[in-house]
Amino acid sequence: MQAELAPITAKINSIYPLPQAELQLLVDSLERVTYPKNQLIICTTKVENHLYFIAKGIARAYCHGENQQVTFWFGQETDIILSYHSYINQQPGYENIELLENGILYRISDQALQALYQNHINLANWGRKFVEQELIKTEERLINRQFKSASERYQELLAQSPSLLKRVPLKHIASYLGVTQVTLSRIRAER
Amino acid sequence: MQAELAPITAKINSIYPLPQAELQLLVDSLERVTYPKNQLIICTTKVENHLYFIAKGIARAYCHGENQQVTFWFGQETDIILSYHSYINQQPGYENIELLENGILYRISDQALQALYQNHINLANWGRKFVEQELIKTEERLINRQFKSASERYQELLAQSPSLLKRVPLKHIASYLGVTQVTLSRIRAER
DNA sequence: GCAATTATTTAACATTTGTTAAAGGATGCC
DNA sequence: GGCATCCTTTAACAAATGTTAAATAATTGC
Repeated sequence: MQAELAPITAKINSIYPLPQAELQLLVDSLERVTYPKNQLIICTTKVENHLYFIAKGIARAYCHGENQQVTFWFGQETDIILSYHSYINQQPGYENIELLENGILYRISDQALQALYQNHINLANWGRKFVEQELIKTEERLINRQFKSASERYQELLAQSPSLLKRVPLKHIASYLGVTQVTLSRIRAER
Repeated sequence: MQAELAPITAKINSIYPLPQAELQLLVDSLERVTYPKNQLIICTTKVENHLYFIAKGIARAYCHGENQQVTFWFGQETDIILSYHSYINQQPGYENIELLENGILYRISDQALQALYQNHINLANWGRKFVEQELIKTEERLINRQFKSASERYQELLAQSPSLLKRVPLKHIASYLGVTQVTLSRIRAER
């Protein structure tokens, strides 16, 4: 279904423009899969060996603590789902990634992806560029935790990703912002 | 001075093993530079166009807020100094990186590095792998801020990088851990 | 070696955030 | 449509951390 893939290929090219041939290699390796809401895409108990593009749906990554879950990532349409820890170390990771809505995903196996990286320099550089962008985003969030109050972080998220607030339960948003749900409720009650 | 470079080449290979020829290309591109303590290696006002390996010394990356500095990274021997934001976006970044001791660095210009990435697939994959590892470390720190108390984070840092505590003023450590210096003093006074 | 600066600790108090519990809303399932 | 479940808010109190300021300790520059 080409229409579904168009936003994803556009996203791929926006990360790092690929020659048509190499873009095609990547796209041809994609397999369409659908999962219901609440499906665990990646879990801590096994090595995950796919990278997923989200064509439709919303996902969250979280860790399990003693008596809490920490949500540290959200992905929406055209975002990439990847358990870095599991994928990079080839060991079961610390994170779970679940769908919060019924989803349509396109995936490529780690084996196929690695083969592309090993044999096509533009794809290798695409992979590098993708991770670089993820790193910047993560670093900015880490820094923001220190610079900005929980209230400011909420207002920013609201401004940057209003759709997220509409699609995701507030308890996950609270965790993502690094506060408890009670604190988030207080923030939302301000003014 | 080959002895100085040995730990750095070992580190390079530990990130992603490189064929001798490509390792040599990278090493041959390195230029030895020395800077005194307190030298700003990377600053927010200009685009930085080098990647540095630390042969000797210790560095910290920080951002400027209204009335505070936030330290978010430390690098020691064999670590790589890179302003992701500046380097990736080719715009002045948000971070300053300074030496906390007199330092010996080996650097490669961004131009040369990009040329290596464009022409040598193993170097492109090396660059990808390096960023992946940085991403995992950053992600873990973000998650730990939520899972663990300031005291636990301090104890962990003490266990993982005892040398850091000896070489770096506590005010920077406090900032790195995400607390004020007063709080860190309290933590250290426990027991 | 001394003065000046910088780093660290301590104290008192203010503020923020967490914890627990309960109540009210919303949603989904049959 | 109604029951059960989950989500969200609110309240009261506890704990952690921030703020300000002062005292001490360590370091640096001359």
